[in-house]
Amino acid sequence: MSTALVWFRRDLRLADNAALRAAVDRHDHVVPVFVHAPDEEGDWAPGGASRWWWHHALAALDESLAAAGAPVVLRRGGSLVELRKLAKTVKADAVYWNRLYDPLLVERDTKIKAALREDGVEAESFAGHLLFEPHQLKTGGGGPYRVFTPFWRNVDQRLREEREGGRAPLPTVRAITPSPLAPKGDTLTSLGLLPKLDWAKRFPEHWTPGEVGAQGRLDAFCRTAITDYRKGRDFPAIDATSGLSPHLHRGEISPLTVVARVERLIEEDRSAGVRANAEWFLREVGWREFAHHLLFHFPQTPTEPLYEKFAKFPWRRKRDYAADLEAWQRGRTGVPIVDAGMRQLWETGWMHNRVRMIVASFLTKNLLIPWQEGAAWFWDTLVDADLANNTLGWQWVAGCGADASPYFRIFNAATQSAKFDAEGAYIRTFVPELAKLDDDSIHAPWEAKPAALKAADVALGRSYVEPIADLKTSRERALAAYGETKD
DNA sequence: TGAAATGTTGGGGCG
DNA sequence: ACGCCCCAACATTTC
Repeated sequence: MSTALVWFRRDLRLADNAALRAAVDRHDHVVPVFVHAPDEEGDWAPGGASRWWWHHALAALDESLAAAGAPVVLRRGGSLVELRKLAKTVKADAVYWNRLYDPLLVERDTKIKAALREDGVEAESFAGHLLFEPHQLKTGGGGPYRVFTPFWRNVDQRLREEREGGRAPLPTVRAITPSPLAPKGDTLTSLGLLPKLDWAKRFPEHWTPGEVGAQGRLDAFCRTAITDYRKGRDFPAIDATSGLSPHLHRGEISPLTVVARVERLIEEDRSAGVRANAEWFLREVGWREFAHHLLFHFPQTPTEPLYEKFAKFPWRRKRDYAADLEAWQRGRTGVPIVDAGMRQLWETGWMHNRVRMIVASFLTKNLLIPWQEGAAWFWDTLVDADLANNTLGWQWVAGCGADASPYFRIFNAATQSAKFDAEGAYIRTFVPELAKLDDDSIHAPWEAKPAALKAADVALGRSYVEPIADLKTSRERALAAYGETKD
């Protein structure tokens, strides 16, 4: 009789799970295990909002695994120590897991694989967190891609080829034979993932962590929102995005499953409208892929700009920007679209992508605060915080990363607001003190006529703050700063 | 997956 | 009828 451990990490699913599949197919007994070892991720241990999600996602995973026959054994401590202990307890012959690509985890997993093999335990890792392994995709010159469009052309092409070759998501594991030796694990509560203050109490109105929730999101998105994706995704008051990012981060659904489902949709409904929208959505899955490949090839980028010339960029100093940073974090900048975004983040653990770009441009360019500060705040407050995506996104906005927004591309937050939230519906939702302002005044209340402010019960400096930066002069300051960096 | 400045064009008002 | 100016609307350039 043989036994395998399946070490769950960011692959909290029973569908299209290569490691779990292999364990069930090759061994008599299977013991699922999850080790909570935040120290092993260094500065990038899950933040507050993310831990809330982890708690509920692990509860959901346990429920699904138990229904299939073998509940998950939860442990906290060092991954290798706990895996070794458990392997001994259940007399495991093998440990299987699905690979991750964050620099510290690659290093850790390599050591663990070697150590387990020294113990005489079979250790094997599988692919599944990405569409392709990072080393599989190279430019004509043999190096990693730094530009999205050629990267995506390659990915898109290979997806087609492999699909014709029969590549498809693996079937869901429905029955797992448990080990009679499987111990009881730690309790979920003892992992201490939930926030002490009940800051996340409204998150459940917005999210259903776990594989069932992920599949539900994908289904709902494919039934309705995707038909308006390409245009609708830019408007924060419209519910046109998939909402899959926090699920994808933890592997509650695999990217291949998402791609296969959307490709099926394109085939079933051959109308040009569906195709254009669906293909645009697939590009966004491509950006996720791009971000992960970049992080693998450039492991220093979570803290360092990809392009070295930005190392000496003249950011303001912490003691000078500390108050502005806090105003930004709390949604009290006096720029309505920025404050709406930052408050949506705080209240729901998520922010619409268009608004992420606006608040990030405001922080890095109008306030000249280092992008790493923004990345750190997002890390702690986003339920979809993901090292690869977060790093790419911030370096993109700051102008120092791969395929970045050029340094002179500075969003005018008020113009963006008027363009993408014309009726102010998004602002009114998250900045209620401005709700009564008319559509013309709500994007830049500092320019509104006194009568308009009065009619809406808005008193600048009292009921709503004056803007902490002048959009015109701060833009000029940023242009001058970036000019210094140029070559 | 910008914004602002600058350049060009063409219709209409007007003397 | 004609030239002149204004200025929106659009296009191009620059940051």
